[in-house]
Amino acid sequence: MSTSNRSSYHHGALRPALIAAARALLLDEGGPAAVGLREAARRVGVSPTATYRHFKDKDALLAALAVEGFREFGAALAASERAPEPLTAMGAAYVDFALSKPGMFRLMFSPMLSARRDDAELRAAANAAFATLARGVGARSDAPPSAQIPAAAIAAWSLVHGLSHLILDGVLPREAAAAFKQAILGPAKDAPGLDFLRPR
Amino acid sequence: MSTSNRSSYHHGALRPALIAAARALLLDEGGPAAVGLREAARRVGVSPTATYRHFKDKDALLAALAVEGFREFGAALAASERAPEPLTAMGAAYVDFALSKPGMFRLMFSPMLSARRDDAELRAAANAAFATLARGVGARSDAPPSAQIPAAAIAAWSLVHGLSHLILDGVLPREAAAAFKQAILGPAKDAPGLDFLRPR
DNA sequence: TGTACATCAGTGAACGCGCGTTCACTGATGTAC
DNA sequence: TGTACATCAGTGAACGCGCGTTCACTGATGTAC
Repeated sequence: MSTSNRSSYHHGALRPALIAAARALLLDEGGPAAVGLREAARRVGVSPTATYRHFKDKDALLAALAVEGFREFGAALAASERAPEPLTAMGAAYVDFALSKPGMFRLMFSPMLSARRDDAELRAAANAAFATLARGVGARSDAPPSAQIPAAAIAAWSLVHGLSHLILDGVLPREAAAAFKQAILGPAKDAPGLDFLRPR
Repeated sequence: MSTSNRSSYHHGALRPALIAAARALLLDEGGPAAVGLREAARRVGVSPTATYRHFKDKDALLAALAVEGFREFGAALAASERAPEPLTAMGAAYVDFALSKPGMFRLMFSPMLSARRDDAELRAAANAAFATLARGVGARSDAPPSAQIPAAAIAAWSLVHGLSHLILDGVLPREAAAAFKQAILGPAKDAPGLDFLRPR
């Protein structure tokens, strides 16, 4: 009852089970702070110590989670590349991801992770996702050739990133944001236009 | 030596002293999580219990801090209203605030605070700051009359908010961001333009 | 096919830590007469 | 001007909590001969 349903001494697939449990903690409540080694172990029905067989420390578990997150994120962005309007579709996908997996989104962009630049797997997953994002901007016919990372790309990124955060943090109501998303990122029509952003 | 430099039993101005200490914790390290009642009391040289004379609980201290933050934030935004290009100046002020007071910025937009909507002082301070922000957008000669909160305003807000976060979280390097800020928010000239954001 | 033994994957108890909060208290201040 | 007393602003010890991590260990698995 208080133990898990595994019958043998050896779990068999503890690492993925721990990741899954940690992921549930991440999604249920708010953010990386809600994830704990002990709590994850408890949910799997294993002693806290067993964790260290599979992860060097807590940060390693968090990093493994983030790798999963970046892969899913990258996949979602890549899927939108095939849409008729890749850039706007990608923007919508970005915000959707953030809203549907808030904890994961927060983890992926938490400063803790950028302190972990030496983690090859993590770096690869993050870079792949960001490359797709960059491609989304570059794919536009009238985009500038390929200089550095263009200011326009940063602007687009900032826009969807900021919108995601403002909604997640409860500053902007979800509905108003959905309406905005539709107006700005949706299918043309009577969009309000964003020229005002451009210094005259 | 291990005690503070106050000589009397009564501190005299413990509340502001605690706020100042908590603020230092907020700014020194990263975010609201770094702030603790005990640690703040320790820094002031007072017993942990004394805190409860002035704050109902930890959240009340955090809220008091956020009130200060929103007032300073609002003041910074308001100051930029007098600039020749209010909107762009305000955007720059927004990002500058975030970059110079990261912990405060994070606290102000932490979900914890939006759970505290019943705090009148906090709500007033936040509303005042956001009203200035809205005014910044409305002040533009070619802005739409005054319908609801226009999508354009949300876009502008999202842009500066997202840029702030991406830099703070170490995703975008500080320099690249400064360059971007100059290009987008700076004084006209050869700005790259943001038309691409507009669905055609 | 059976046995010896190395290796692997867990356990259980304990560590020290810092936290928020409550309790009964005491020293200092200020006010009424 | 002096005294009694209420109120205020602190103290100090203790509570229970959950955490990450280390230690010496034991049960299970797999491999060599």
